[in-house]
Amino acid sequence: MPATIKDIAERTGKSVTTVSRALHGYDDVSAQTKALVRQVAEELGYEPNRLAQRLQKQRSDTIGLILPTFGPRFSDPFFSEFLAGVGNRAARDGFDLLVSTQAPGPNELQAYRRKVQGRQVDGFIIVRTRRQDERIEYLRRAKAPFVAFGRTEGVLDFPFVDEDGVLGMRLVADHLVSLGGRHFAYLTPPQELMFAHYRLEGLRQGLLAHDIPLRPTDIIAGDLTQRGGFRDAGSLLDRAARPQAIVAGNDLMALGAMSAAQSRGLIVGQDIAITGFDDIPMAEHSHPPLTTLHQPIYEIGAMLVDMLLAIIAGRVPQPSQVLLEPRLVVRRSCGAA
Amino acid sequence: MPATIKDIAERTGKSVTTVSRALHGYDDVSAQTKALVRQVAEELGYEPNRLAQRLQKQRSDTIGLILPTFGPRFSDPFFSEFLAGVGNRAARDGFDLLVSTQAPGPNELQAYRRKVQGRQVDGFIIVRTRRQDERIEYLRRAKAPFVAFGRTEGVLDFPFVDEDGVLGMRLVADHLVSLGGRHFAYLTPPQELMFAHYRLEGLRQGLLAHDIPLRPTDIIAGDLTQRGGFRDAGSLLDRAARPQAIVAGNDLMALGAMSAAQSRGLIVGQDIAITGFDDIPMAEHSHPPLTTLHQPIYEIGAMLVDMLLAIIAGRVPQPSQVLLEPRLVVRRSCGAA
DNA sequence: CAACGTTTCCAAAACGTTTTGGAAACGTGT
DNA sequence: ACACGTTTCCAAAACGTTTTGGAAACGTTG
Repeated sequence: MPATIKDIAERTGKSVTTVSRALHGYDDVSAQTKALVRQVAEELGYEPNRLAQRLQKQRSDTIGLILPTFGPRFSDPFFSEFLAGVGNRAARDGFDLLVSTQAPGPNELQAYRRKVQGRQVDGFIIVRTRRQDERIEYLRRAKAPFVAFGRTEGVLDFPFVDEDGVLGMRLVADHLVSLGGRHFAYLTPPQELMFAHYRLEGLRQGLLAHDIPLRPTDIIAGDLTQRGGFRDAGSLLDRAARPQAIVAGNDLMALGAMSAAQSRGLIVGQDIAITGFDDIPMAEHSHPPLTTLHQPIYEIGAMLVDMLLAIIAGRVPQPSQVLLEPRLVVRRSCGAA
Repeated sequence: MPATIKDIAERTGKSVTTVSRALHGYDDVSAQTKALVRQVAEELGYEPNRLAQRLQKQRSDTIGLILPTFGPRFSDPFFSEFLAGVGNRAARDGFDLLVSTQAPGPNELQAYRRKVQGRQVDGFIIVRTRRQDERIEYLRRAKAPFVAFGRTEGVLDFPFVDEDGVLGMRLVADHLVSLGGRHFAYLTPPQELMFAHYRLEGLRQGLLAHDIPLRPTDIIAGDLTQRGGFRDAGSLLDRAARPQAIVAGNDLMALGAMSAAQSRGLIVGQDIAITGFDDIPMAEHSHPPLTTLHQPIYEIGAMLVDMLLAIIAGRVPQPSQVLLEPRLVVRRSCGAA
């Protein structure tokens, strides 16, 4: 049975009001009383009951993050680093992080609704935005504080951090073309994800600038996993007209594609070029190391928390919309180095 | 301003008591009133205020998980899958998951204390147990519900799930010796981690059974990361007497070691054998695929939640101590297949 | 000495919910 | 008409905290 303010009040002979105010350092409490109260609190090992504090203050000091797990499994090095960024920054400012897992679908909105209306969280971080994102529409309607990692289609009147996928993929296209590539294939993440759209668009634009079209048959829709990349790249590689380069929409798929190429006896970076997106730690140490686009995922997490806390505090985040330029990291998988 | 029970009471002309009981389906409320209350609740979009519920019930319906981030960065595919297992199972039973990040150190215990005594969580899942684990000692003293992923030294009087690291590494040793290896090196995780201890001990035992000693110079202490594995394996490989096999304490270090070997022109699985531990998704699709020990990390997470919820509910978890046998997954990195 | 300002304290209300311990209303059997 | 059981309802207390609006005690000033 943990000690309460009441216990301290009894032990000190003061009222709960005075104890509360003493602990918070209000100056309508004498220095002597303050010292006494603090000493007794220490003795009793007092910790304020957060549930009571929260009910009283009508604030949960908690931010919500719902991981969009596709399927029961979910293994993404990208997210663990993102989570670290979010968690560390939130902790620094005394906020808790409520993490849920919820696949997109009919129950998804309810999960958000319950947490917002049930006052479980003061705000949300939305990840993996979709082209039409009902989560964002809901939060906007409910006037609940939120920030998004990624953009959506339509009016961008909400705070977000995103990487410029179009620019990133144009860099990739330029680089691969400069190495002599003419026939490309693209492993795209699920097309309802907004970043998938940007990345495809960027690649298309980048190639078109060199008069190289990206044909529908050269685009394969994957699922962001290594296994998926392995499978889909395999089917590409088994075609009569093998592409000279496989551009993947994220690093995991790219690593899977590398594996598929290698298991067919191809030398990656020589017989075929492969690139990714994200620059997860794995990309640096794969064999060969993966050419990819770097985004500072840890910092993005931290930045989103800063923005969200500003909104929760009733301020306007500065800046409130951030578009980061991904940096092309050229490694050996594309045959350059 | 979300609707409260009071609002429903006013709209229906009933008391808050009746509304509360109607919503919970108590049978001292007439069917008619129940229907009315539910309809109005629906109309108003009523969601119970969890903060109030929690204060009243003295339960937070939340379980805590503190990720031991070493350094600011933290990228571990192992944990994201573990998190999915924990999160999904907790959500199934209506529990929230409070995730924090906290490096081991002087502030660590305070983080646990605050959440336990502040009633923020009903129980904890401890991960990456250490040989002497003050977190466990504290939670035991505080009589707070907890379960651990891993064991500790001393009396094992707490509920845990762990893999049998000794057995696992003996399997590895047997296998590598059967392939003709005589000179081994081991990349160990930080030795204060209990699983590092078991794994080293298992390897030692396994080799000793074949009269092969593991000399202190053949053991290098790493940090669980791919980068660390790359660096440490590199220093091993640059020695005059190069080991025939590098056994790594986890998959990430093993992948780093593979990269180090390959960057020195060695063919992994032929010039040198490399093995890991964990069987992360990456292991299957690395090149060559990594021989490793499989542990069902998603299920472990789910199992731990089941056990913890039992304890929170005042029951005794069945079983309360689980030791899983890791399965040796032989792939090409050790030269067998 | 009265009026006033300071310092220090506290009772009570409030946050939104659940539970306790009745009580009113109604029918049923005598 | 009465006693009794059922059904249906509700006022009040409680969870632990913070805040509001004083009030008491004391010193200072006119």
